[in-house]
Amino acid sequence: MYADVIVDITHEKLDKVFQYRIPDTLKDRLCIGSEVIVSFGKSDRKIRGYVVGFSEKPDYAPEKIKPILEIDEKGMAIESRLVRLAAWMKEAYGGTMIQALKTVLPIKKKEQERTKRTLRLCLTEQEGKERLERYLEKNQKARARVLAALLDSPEMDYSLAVKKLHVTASVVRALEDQGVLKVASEREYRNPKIQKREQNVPIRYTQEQQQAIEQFQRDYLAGDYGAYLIHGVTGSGKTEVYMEMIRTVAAEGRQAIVLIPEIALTWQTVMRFYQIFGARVSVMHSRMSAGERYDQMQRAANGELDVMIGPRSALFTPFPNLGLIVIDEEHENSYKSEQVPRYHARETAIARAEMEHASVVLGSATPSMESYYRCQMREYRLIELKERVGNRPLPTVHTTDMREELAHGNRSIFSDLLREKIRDRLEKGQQTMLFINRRGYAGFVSCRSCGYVVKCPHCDVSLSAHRNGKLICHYCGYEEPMIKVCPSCGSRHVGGFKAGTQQIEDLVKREFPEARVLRMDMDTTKNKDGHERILSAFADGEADILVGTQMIVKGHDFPAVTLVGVLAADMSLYSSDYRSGERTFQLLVQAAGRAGRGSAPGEVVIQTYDPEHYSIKTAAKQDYQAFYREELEFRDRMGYPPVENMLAVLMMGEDENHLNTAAEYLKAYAERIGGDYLEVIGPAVPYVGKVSDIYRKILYLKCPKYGMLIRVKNQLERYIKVNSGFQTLRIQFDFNPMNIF
DNA sequence: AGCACGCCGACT
DNA sequence: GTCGGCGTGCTC
Repeated sequence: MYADVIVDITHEKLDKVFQYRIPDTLKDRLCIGSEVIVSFGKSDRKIRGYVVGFSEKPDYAPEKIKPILEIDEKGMAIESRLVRLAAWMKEAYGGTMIQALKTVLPIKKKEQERTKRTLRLCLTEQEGKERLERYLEKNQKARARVLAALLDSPEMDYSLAVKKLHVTASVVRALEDQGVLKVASEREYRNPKIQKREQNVPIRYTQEQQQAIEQFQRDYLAGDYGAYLIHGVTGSGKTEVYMEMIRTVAAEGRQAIVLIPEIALTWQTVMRFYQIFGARVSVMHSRMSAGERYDQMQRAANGELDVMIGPRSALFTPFPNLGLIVIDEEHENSYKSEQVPRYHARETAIARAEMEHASVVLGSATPSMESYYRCQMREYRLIELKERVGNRPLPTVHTTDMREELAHGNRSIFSDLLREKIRDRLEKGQQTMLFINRRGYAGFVSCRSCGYVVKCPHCDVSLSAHRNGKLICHYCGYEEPMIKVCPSCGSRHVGGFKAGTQQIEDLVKREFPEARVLRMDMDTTKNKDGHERILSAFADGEADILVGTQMIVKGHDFPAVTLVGVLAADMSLYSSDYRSGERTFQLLVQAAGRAGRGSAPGEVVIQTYDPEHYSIKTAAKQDYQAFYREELEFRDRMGYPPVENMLAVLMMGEDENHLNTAAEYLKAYAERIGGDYLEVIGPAVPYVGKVSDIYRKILYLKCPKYGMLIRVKNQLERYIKVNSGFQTLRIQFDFNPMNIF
């Protein structure tokens, strides 16, 4: 029996497991996640490592295998669980153990210092020049290069300098010994200020809220932990329910993690938590430095906190006794990591909760297909909140058919109805939001007369127009020439839909010259706080109309908004992946939820070329169940998740021909091991086929059983490892991908 | 990363 | 020959 130990996660070179013998004295105490001290290298220096697994047979010359020296029991309890979670993630999502550990463990201070190292000259200019001369005389070229560069600029980034000057660490060390330079590692400390404003406003819960809270408490206090999905319409008071649940957990001396999508992390939300939990709450933010994050993680580990709020990465907060993980807006894309391991926070949260005997609560007004499906399968417990707090009515939704508008001779981007309603709002002094749906826009081609969209005959997703004048499918690689007339009605009004926020803003200004217009998109929110500034300007009534992309439909309440216009609702409908229908429904329902948050009732106008599409019809009725039934029927028919499971294998390499043959080999191998249950699609060229001269190919594997797909992944990983042909390629796995490649 | 090893030019 | 600089390769 040998222990697989990881010794250092900061260096790629050590990105592998080392086997160590297990002394009898440690046999019983050693488990996955144990922090151990081992001797390493020829000089037997003592270093720390983590046990990540066990193996029966040695993979290395047995006489060379050293024993584990001791177990470090301090802090083990917390970190060992995280290491175990990392092991689960590596298995479930692929990649190396190091990559998994890096995402799970907080970066230690020491290591963090190292990454921020700078070289600083310790000599005066005079001394330096003399020293440089001497180096040149003695032909010490490497030292001369470093010194010359330092004389030019006395402070340089360590790793940058080493790379640019072509020197190794030994040169720098020698220079440091001679007192020529100093390796400085600076770190600034900033403690996020905490406002404590404890005020106990008695909250009145609706009957539904009360029931949800009681169900959770009953289960939790009985030691019955599990996953819950709260499906609550906008304004049904999900946050209050979360807080009451967290209170229950905190009263038992256990801690809670609250995950929020980055964009929804507003000051308002955070304040609500501060008001109840005071200084025992901490917030993580992507703008925080690594040091700040580390400090907050330390506070959590030391028992100074009850609640951690933050984006995806907050899931790995090292709480000593985790009791609950809340995932708000669980359908959001940002819960899926875009880096290896490409984990989904929802699945990973459930895995962690299971390991630590905690519960998970997912919440959304528009649950993901996955979560609702899991409820139907009785894996999650469903809690429904159907009524809004204060019994506020849902907004009225109108749908306008843009094909008819064109037939009437209305060629503008506004339907007659929307134009009329905007005018009405301007007269009444109420606000309007215009939402341009550009999510997942991938160059689909449609007919403006009849709404026909060109789709792949094999995959039932839209084809994308490419620069080479062809229409191609990003799943299977099918292609056909670009159309000139509509195959359905023969109209010549075919083409890609192109409209930026800038153009829309101009059109709005031309149509309504008296209106004050604000625009919010990538351009206007580029600088720091741009996002927040525009939103608060609009909230203060500094504009009548806010034009923007999907970022305007999240967070923030605007009580004076009584009209929401959705331009091009179809845009996301025809992005070329299987989640387009779901995404469209979610966006439309959320956009509609922006209208009528104040006392005046709200109205919504959805403009579309396809009013009969179920995503649009069900969104207009705000009928989640109806949408779910239709969408599930489609997923089932086509074998897409959540009914079946999909694994994307992304292959990248510099040599296109080599990449292509490798992709074919991998496909053949997958087909061989997969048998009848595995469907292999592709290889296809992804939407972005080349990134900085690295070519990309993608293979999709479909299989009803998730577990089998993981086994296939493991076999592929092994196959890739032993066949030298894959050595020059980078290959990543993505289970049930959120974004199309 | 950190350490030993071995190659190679420079100097006694 | 020997010494020291500097790149290389290995670490269970």
